[in-house]
Amino acid sequence: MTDRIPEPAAEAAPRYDFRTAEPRWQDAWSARGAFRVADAPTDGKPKYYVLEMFPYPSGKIHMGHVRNYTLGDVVARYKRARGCSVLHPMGWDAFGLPAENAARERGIHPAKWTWDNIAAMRGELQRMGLSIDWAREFATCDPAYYGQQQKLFLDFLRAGLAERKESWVNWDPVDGTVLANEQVIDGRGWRSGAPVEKKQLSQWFLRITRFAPELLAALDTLDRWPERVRIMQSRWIGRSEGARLGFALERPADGIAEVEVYTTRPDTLFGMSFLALAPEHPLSAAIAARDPKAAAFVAECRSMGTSEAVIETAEKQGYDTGLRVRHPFLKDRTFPVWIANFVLMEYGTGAIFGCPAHDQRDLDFARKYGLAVPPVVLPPGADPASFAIRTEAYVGPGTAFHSGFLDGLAVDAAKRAAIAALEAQGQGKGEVNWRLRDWGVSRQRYWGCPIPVIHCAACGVVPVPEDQLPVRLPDDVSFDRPGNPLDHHPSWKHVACPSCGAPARRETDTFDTFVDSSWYYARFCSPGAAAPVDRAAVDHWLPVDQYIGGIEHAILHLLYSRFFSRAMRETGHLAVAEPFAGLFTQGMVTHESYRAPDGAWLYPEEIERRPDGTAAVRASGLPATVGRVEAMSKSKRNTVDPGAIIDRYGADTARWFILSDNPPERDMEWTEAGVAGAYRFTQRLFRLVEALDPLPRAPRPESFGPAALALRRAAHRAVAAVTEALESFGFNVAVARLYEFANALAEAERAAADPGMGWARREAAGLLARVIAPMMPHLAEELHARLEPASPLPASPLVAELPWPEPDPALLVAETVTIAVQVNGKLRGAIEAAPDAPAEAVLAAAAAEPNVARALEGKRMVKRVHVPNRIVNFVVAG
RNA sequence: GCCCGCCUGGCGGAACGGUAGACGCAGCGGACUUAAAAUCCGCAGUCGCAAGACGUGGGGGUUCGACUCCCCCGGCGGGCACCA
Repeated sequence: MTDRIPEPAAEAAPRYDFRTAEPRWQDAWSARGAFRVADAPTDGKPKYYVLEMFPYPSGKIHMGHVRNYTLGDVVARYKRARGCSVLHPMGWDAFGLPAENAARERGIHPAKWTWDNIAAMRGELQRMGLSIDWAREFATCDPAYYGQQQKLFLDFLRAGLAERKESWVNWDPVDGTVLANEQVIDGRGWRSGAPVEKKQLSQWFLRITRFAPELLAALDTLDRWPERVRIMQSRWIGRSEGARLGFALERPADGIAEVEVYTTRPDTLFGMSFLALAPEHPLSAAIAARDPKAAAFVAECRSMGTSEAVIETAEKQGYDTGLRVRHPFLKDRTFPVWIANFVLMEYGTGAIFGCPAHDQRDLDFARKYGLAVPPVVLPPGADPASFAIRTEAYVGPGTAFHSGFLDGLAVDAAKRAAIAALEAQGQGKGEVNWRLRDWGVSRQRYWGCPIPVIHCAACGVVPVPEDQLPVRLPDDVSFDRPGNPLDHHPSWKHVACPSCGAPARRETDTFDTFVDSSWYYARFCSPGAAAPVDRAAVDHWLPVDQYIGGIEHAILHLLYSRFFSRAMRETGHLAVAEPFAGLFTQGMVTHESYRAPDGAWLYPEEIERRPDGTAAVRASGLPATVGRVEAMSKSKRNTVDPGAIIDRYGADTARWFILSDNPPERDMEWTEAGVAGAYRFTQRLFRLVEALDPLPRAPRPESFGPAALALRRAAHRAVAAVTEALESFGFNVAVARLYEFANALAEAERAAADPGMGWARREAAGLLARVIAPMMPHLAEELHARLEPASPLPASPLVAELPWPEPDPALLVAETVTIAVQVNGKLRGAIEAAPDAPAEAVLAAAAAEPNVARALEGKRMVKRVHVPNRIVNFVVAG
C-alpha cells in the first residue's frame, strides 16, 4: 500500500527540522548516559521506579504502546528533573503462541521470528525518544532470564509454593493446551474461542491460594491503585464466610452415608426444601452408575456446559434421585436429594442445601419442580402471619422465624447461633471459603520457559540440579504436527535421573507466559545478576513507584505479580509484599472507522474527508461511510501506524498530541486534525525562540516595564501550574497551561520595547523549554541549545540533566485580584482590588460598582458574604 | 441481575463549594499574498439590538452561593455473573 499520509504543508518561516534534531538529541542522551542508573546507587538521591507494562514483540508498535510509553516517559523525565534517581527500563514479554503460529504458518523459527520483531520494535521505541535505561533491556525468551525463572520455581517448589496435582483442567482443543480458569471466558478459550473441554491431567500449580487472605487484605493498602481494579481483584479472590455441614442420608447409598454442604446462610437452615448435588459430585456419579435416567441427566449437563447459548439462558434443571437426607436440627424431617445443573463442583463442596425463600437460584429451581418455599427470615416490619415469597427470594436483613431456637435473632446473630449449634452437635463448623483457585501453570507448548524437573520411574519428580540450569529449549524442533514439539523431539526429553541415574524423562511442559511477566519488574533492578535478583538492587528499587498499563490486566497479571512478590519474599529474594505502589490504567486509543460502498473496511489513509463532513475513497472518489469511533483494531482497519506518524511529524508531535487530547485514563480519539495542530505548535515554539536569537546575554535588569513584568508573572505562574498538573497525572491540563505560556510569550513580542523585555523574554523562553521537556524532550533540547549562549539561566548541556525550575514565589502573588460581585447569588459585576484588601473596603467598592449599585437600589441588605480575593455576595430582600 | 465509571458549546475538555466553558480542534471575519498554503490579529454557549434572561442529562434537597455535596430518576460505556 502506498503511503498517503500528507506531508505537513511547507512553510515560508524558518522551521524546526525534527528529522535531524530528534536523532541528534537521542544520540546526545545516549552518549552522556543520561538515563543510566546503577543497580544499587549510592548517590543518596531519592529513588523512583517508573515502569510501563512491557510489550509483546509482535513486530510493530501500535498507538496503545505510544500512549503507554509516553505517559511513563513524562513521569520518568519529570521525576528525574525533580532530583530523583529514576529507574525506567524496557524489555520484552517474548514467549507465547504467536511465535509458534508463525513457525507453523510460515516456517520461521519462533526464536528468529521473536528476535527479529524485537529488533524492529526496539528501533521504533527508540525513535520515540523515551528516557529508558536500555542497558537493562532483556527478553523473557533469553535463557539468561528464563534460567533464573527456573531457579525461582525450584525455590518455590522447596518452599511448598509449587506442587503437582492431578486435576481436571480446561483443555483447549484448538490450541492443544491447558488453560487457567481465568483464561476461560464463557466456556471458551480466551485466545482460540473454541469450546473448552474438561480433561484430567497431572499439572503444575502455584499455590496462590495460600496467600488469598493476604492478597485480599493488602488491597486496602494500595491507595494509589484505581478503586475499580481493587474491587475487581477483591471479587476475584472472593472471600465468603459460612459453614460446612454434613447431611446424613436417610439410608446410606453406594457406600456414602453423608453429604457435605457449604453455605453462607446457615441462619436459613430451617427454610430448607431440598439438597442439590453438582452433576460431577461423587454421589451423582455413584447414582448414575446404577440409574440410567440419572446417568442421562448427568451426561446432558456435561454436554451443555460448553454451549454458550445454554449458559446464557441458564435454565435450572434437576433430577430427583429418590434419596433423602436428615436435617441437622429437625430430626424428624427428611428432604429430597436432587442433582442440579446449577450446582458447581468447583466451589465449596459441590453440594448445597436449597432454601428457596432466601436464594433466588433455589427459588427458581423450587418453583420449576413444585418444591416447598418456607420463609424463615422476616423483613423488618413485615407481618409473620401473612409474609410470603412470590417470585423473588428475600435476601435482605430481618429476623429469623419458624426457625426453632433461632427465632427472633437478626441474620448475623442467627448465623453465629446456627454455627455454634452445628459445632456443638459435631455436624459442622464455621468456614471461610475462597473463590480463588491455585494457578495452573503447565502448558503443552514449545515457545515458553521449560519447567525444570525430571520424571523418574523410581524417584518420582526430581528437580533439575541448579548447576544444570538453565534447561534450554532445543533449537531443532519441527512444527509439522499438532501437539507439543518438545514432546516430539527425538532426544531432548531423554535424560538420566539426577538422583538415581536411571533413564528418565524431562518435563516437556512449559510455563504459562503469565509466569514470565510476574517477576520481570524485579529482574529489571539487576538484569545481569547471576541469581534471579540481586538483593541489594531490589531492596533499593522496589516497589515500583508508578506502574502504567492497560486495564485489561486488572486481574490476572497484577494478581499473579502480587503473588510472586510474596512468594519471592518467602524464598528470601526480596522484602516487599506489594510490587506496585502506584498503578495507573490508561484508556484506549480510538479512531473513526470507514467503509467503502461495498462494505469493506478502509484504512484512514485511504479516505479523504470533504469540507462538508462527508468522506470519500481517495482512489475512486466514491462516497465512504464514516463509522463509529472505536478502539483501533486490524479487523476494522481503523489503525494508525506510529512509525508513519513519527516519519511525518516527529516523535514530539505524536507525544504532544497523545497527551493533549484528554485525561489519560479515558479513551482518546486519534484525529488527523489533532496531530496537525500539535505539529503546528512545535513549529510555533521554535519560531518564538528563534526570534530571540540575535539578542545578547545581558545582566538581569534592575526594573521591568509593565509588559515585561506581566510576562515574568505569566511565566512563573505557568511553571507552577504545569508542575501541579504533572504531579496529578493531569497531562492534558499541563498542555493547556503550556499553550497559555506560549501565548503569553508571543504576546510579549509586541511589547518588545518595554524596559527589561529582552531579558524577560529569554527568561520565559528558557523556562518554557525546560517545562515542555517531559512531553516534548527533543524540541526542549533544541530550544535550550539555541537559548543557551544568551541565556541568563544556569548553563548545562542538556535539559534532560537540568533540575526542574522553581518559580519565584514573589512573582506568583498577583498585583491585583478580580473579585466577582453577586447579588443574591447572581453575578452583577466585578471589581479589582489589592490582594488581601480589608473586607470593609472591598465590600464598599463592590456595593459602589454601578451595575451592582443598580441591583441593590431600594433593597434591604440581609447579609454580606465576603470570600477574600474571590467573591462578594450581597443578600438582599424587598 | 450486581458492581464501577461517565453525562459541561459543533468536538476533546477546564473549573480548592466562589466570575461555568480555560486551553486546543473545527468554524467565522480581517491582515499579508497576484492567488493559495503557512503565519499573524480578532470573533465565537444559547436567545436578545440592548438591558438582560436561560444554561453543566432530568427532578428534588443542603448552602449566601452547587458542574462540584446529598436523595430520586434517565441515558451511555465498562466489568462480573448460577461462587451457595
